[in-house]
Amino acid sequence: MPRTVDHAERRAQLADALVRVAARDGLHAVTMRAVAEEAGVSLRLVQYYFDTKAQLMLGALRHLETRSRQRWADRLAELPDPVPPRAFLEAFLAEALPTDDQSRVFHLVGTSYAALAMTDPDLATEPFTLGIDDLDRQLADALKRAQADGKLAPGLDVTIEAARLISLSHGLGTSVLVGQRTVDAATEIVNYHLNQLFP
Amino acid sequence: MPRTVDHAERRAQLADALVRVAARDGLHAVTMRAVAEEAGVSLRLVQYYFDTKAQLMLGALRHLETRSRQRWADRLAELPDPVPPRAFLEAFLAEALPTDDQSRVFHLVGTSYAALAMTDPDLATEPFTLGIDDLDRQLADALKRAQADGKLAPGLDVTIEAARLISLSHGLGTSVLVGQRTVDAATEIVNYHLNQLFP
DNA sequence: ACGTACCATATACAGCTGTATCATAATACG
DNA sequence: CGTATTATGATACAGCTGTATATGGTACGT
Repeated sequence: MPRTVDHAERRAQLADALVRVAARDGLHAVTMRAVAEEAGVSLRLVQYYFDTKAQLMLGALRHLETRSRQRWADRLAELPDPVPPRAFLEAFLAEALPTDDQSRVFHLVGTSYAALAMTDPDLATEPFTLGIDDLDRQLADALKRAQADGKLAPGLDVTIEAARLISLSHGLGTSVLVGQRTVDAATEIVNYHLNQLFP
Repeated sequence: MPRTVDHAERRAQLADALVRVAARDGLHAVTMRAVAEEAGVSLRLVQYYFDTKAQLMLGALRHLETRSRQRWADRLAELPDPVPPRAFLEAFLAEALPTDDQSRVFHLVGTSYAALAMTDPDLATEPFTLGIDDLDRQLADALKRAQADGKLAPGLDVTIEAARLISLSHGLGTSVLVGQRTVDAATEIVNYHLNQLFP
């Protein structure tokens, strides 16, 4: 056997390089050569770890989703343990909106992938829906807890509210990235929304 | 002069062909040759009417926006003249969600363009923000009228509500196109939202 | 009538793309 | 210690891309 190298780590490096290229120049500018150069390796190496471009794209998408979960878990770890529902939702919204550079990159590249997935059936269902469904459940749980504590406005449907929060934050995120709204304006809207839920 | 031909119409035909290709195979599959073939003309003709590819892309985006405005105006024309605010908002949401094929195409291609615009400054500001800002105003006006008539829930900020409606519908639209939600589920959410505004 | 301005086609070209091939370095194990 | 296995490199190739060139037709103003 040769200089045994951690494949998972190498693939992660390449996936990160892809994300950097996509965030800077757009997902359409992602080529195997561009990824290789960004990662500082030869073209052949990219071929070696991701046989084909389709697998490279898919692998990077999965990697992006993993990174995002990690980031979300880290943020949750900083909150007090029985986390107050409203603080939980605020954390989610802060994470979902492109406030800092990392979430900006995530939203930008994620949206580009989503656009791809709309016409490419190989990409579509798996990595997207799963992550969001999970988030959906977490948000609904937090809302349910708030409702049980009587902190929520009366007559709300928690599952619909969860879906509404996700859709709203996603729509706001794109509007920010497209330059239509500032981050502050978007934040004002989500605060307004939260204030309607928590009177 | 030669066989005088309506330039605007020819460009519209080509733009439509581009949109068809983008809706079927994705915006990344749009090439000058693909557009030419889809429109049933020669490659050179596409070059003739849109000198460069960048202009073709921009022209098609503008055309898409025009088509969308036209569609919106047509729908408004079918409503009674002092249109009831709630009916107005329902019309907007029905139009914004990818319910029929035309709005599906519009949302799909529009989202792909939005993803492009996030990294391509030449595409960004103009055609997007303008159309949405206009819509924003119309929605805020309708809400203002409803508020003046006392039909709205108390304590609502109409400009924020307008922005919320647009962001929500956009986020829901993408979730539908990505296969995460059905159209019916999305419709249920927007109805729920409207019911909160109009008690 | 006719040639000039416009519309359209066919084809060429250089560059980039994904993929395949050939070659080579490095190392863990028998 | 040598050899099979893994990891990297250099390069070739066919296809597609945007753009440029060269050429043909056609309707009108004069």
